[in-house]
Amino acid sequence: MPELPEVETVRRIAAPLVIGRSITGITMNPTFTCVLEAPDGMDPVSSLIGRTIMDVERRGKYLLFLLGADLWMVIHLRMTGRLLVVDHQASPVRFEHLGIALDNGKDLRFGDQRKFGRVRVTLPEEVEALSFRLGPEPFDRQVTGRWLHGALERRSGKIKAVLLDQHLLAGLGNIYVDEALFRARIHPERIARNLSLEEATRLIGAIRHVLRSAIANQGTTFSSFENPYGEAGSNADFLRVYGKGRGALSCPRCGTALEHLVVGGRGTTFCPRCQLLPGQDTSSASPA
DNA sequence: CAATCAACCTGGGTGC
DNA sequence: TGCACCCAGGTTGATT
Repeated sequence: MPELPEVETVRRIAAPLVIGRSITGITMNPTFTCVLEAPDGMDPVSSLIGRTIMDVERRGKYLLFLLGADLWMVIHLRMTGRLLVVDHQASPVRFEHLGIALDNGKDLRFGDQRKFGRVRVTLPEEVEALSFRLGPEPFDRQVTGRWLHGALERRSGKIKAVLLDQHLLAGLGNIYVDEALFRARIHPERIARNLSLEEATRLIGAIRHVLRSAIANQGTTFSSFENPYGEAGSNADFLRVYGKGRGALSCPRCGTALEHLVVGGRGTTFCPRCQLLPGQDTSSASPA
């Protein structure tokens, strides 16, 4: 599931391969006609042809290709999208929807098993609006424990659901929310506004830690994620709770059996001992 | 305004 | 071995 670290991995690898290259052709798989979008009245294919890729940026889980002063291409991988860089002669990648031929004999290929991903050719004001409605990047200087504590003040939902809301903070998904809450020892069903300043500070530190580690490991490949070379990321080997709550696996910190819940409509794994809910009996939480 | 939840998809896994 | 489910989740949009 591409979250911030996976999208950043794609950006870092793709950028040097495509920046400065011009788009010479577009191929679309007729089976998947809905993937390439543009504003009303704009033809996405003719808008792309001849454009030079000036930069590749990331905002939250969105990849932003700058195509001159007045045009962008925005890609969202959603759950199973992949963006690969291959030779122009290479056969279609698995579930290929779209191919973008470049003037150096390489192609950018977009593939998506589940048709949720999107490629949108768009105008600068639309990209500004997109960025405006997203929360800040977790690594922004303004994002401190005090900032998070203030941002959570008006939120009465569960902390896990609030962290999945891209309007609050951009880039977190199910994997890294579970990992960060575990690291910060905060129960996923805690009411957001009840977190103390100390807890919010711990949480933002944990978020940054899990994201930084995952980027260093080139992302988590749980099922389908691949970088633009078609390689898996290694971060799945370092996950401490995500995906481990259904097999009677134990907490890597205290050995208690991990538990599985649905929070915010998403599968959630946590340690019931390390991540206590206030009001729960804490007398059994003696050191392991 | 904020919270909740269904809908969108389909390969892979499970249970019988 | 076959088959009918069920599950995974990022985002949007409807509803409360």
